[in-house]
Amino acid sequence: MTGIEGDAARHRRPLRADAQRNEDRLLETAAAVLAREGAGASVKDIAREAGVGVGTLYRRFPSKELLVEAVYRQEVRRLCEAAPHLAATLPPVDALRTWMERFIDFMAAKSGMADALRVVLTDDGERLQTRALLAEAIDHLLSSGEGESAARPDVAAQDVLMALGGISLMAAGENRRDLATRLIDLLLRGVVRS
Amino acid sequence: MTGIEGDAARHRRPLRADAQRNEDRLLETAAAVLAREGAGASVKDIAREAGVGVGTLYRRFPSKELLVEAVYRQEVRRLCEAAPHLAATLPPVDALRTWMERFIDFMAAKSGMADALRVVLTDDGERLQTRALLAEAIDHLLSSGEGESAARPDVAAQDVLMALGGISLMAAGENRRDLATRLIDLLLRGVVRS
DNA sequence: ACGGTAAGCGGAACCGGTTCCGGTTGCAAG
DNA sequence: CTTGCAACCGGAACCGGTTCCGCTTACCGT
Repeated sequence: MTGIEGDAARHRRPLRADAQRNEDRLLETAAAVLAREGAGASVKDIAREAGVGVGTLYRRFPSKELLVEAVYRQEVRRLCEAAPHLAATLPPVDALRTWMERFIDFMAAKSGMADALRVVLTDDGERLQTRALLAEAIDHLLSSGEGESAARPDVAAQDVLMALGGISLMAAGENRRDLATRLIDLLLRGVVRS
Repeated sequence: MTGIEGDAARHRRPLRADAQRNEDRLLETAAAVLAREGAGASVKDIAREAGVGVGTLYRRFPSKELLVEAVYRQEVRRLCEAAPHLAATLPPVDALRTWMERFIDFMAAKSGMADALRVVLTDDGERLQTRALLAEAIDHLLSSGEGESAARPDVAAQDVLMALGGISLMAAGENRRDLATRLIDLLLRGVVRS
C-alpha cells in the first residue's frame, strides 16, 4: 500500500506526520467500506470509521469520485501493466479484446468505479496520471503486431479510452455483460484494420 | 404542448382536473427554468416557480432525470421523425452519420439531457417509450439502402443506441464536439459493411 | 526547551434530491 | 345538495455530498 502516497508525495512537500497517517487510514477504511457496502457507502461513514472528520477527508480527496479512484488506483495500474504481456502472447486483436473485457469487468466489479472513471476521463484538471496510464496501455495494444496487423494507424488511444469509458457507463451494471461484449465487438471493428 | 400529456393519459385514467393543471404548469415551468439555468437548476426552484410543492412534482415525475426527459420528449420525437427523411435523401452511411451528429448535438445542447438519457437507457422499467422511439429511428437508418449497402446485418439498433448513449456521456460537454465526431466515426466503422 | 506559524483538524452548516404524511379537495353516487 | 373517499396537495424532514471556519498541533528555527 506504499505505492499510493508515493504518487502524491512526488509532487508536494511531504505531508505532516498526522496528515499522512490520516490519509493512509482513510484509504484503508474506504477500501474496506466500499468492498462491504458498494458505491452506496456514504462519505460520512467512511470518515467516521476512519476516525477523522469529513473536512479531513475532503482536504485530501476533493470529491467522492476521486476518493474511489484513489482506492482503486493500484488495481487500475495492475490492469495497465498486464497489457504488454497480453500484447506479447496473443494475436493483436485478441490481446486488445481480452484487455477491453478485463477493463469492463473491472469497472463492473468495483462498484462506483465507472462514475469515478467518468470524472477522471472528463475533467480537464490534473487527474492525468490515471488517464495517461490507461491511454498508454491502450496505445501499446494498438501498436503491437508491428508491420503486420493490429489497428488502423489513424485511431488514437485517447479516443479508444473514451469509447471504453462510455461503454462502462452504459454497460457496467449488473446483468450487462453481454451488452458490453457486443459493444466491444462494435468498437473493435472500428479500430482494427479492415 | 398538448402532445405530452396525451402520452401519459393514454395509459392511466384521466387525471383529476387540478392534477392535470399542475402537470402542465410543471412542464412549462421546468422547460423555462432549464433553458434559463441549465442542468444546475434545482427541483425545488422549479416546484416553487410552478406554484406547487415538491411532493406534487415528485408524484408526477419520480426523479429529476425523468422530469428532464419529459420536458424534452417532443424534441426527441422530432429528432426521431427526421430519420426517415434523412434515409430517403442521403446515401445510407451519410444519413446515419448525420443523424448521429444531430443526436449528439442535441444531447450537448440540452443541458442535463445526457444524464436523463442514461437513466432512460439504463433503467429496466417502463421508460421504454423514448427508448423504443430512438431504437426505431436507428433501425430505420440501419436498414435503409435495401439490398445494397447500409449496415452489417448483425448490428442491433439497441446496441447502436447504447453506444450513442455512451458517447453522449463522454462527449456531450462544452468543447467536445471534435471528440464526439471521432467517436462517431469509430462507431460507424463498426456498424457499416466493410 | 520554547514560541510562532503554516498545516491540519473536525464538525456544524449548507444545499440539492427524495420521501413521507397529515390535511385537503375534486368528483360522483345517492 | 350532501357526503365518502380516492386522489391529490404541500412542505417538513431526511439523507448524502460539499464547504467553511474557528481551534489545534507538528515542525522548524532559535
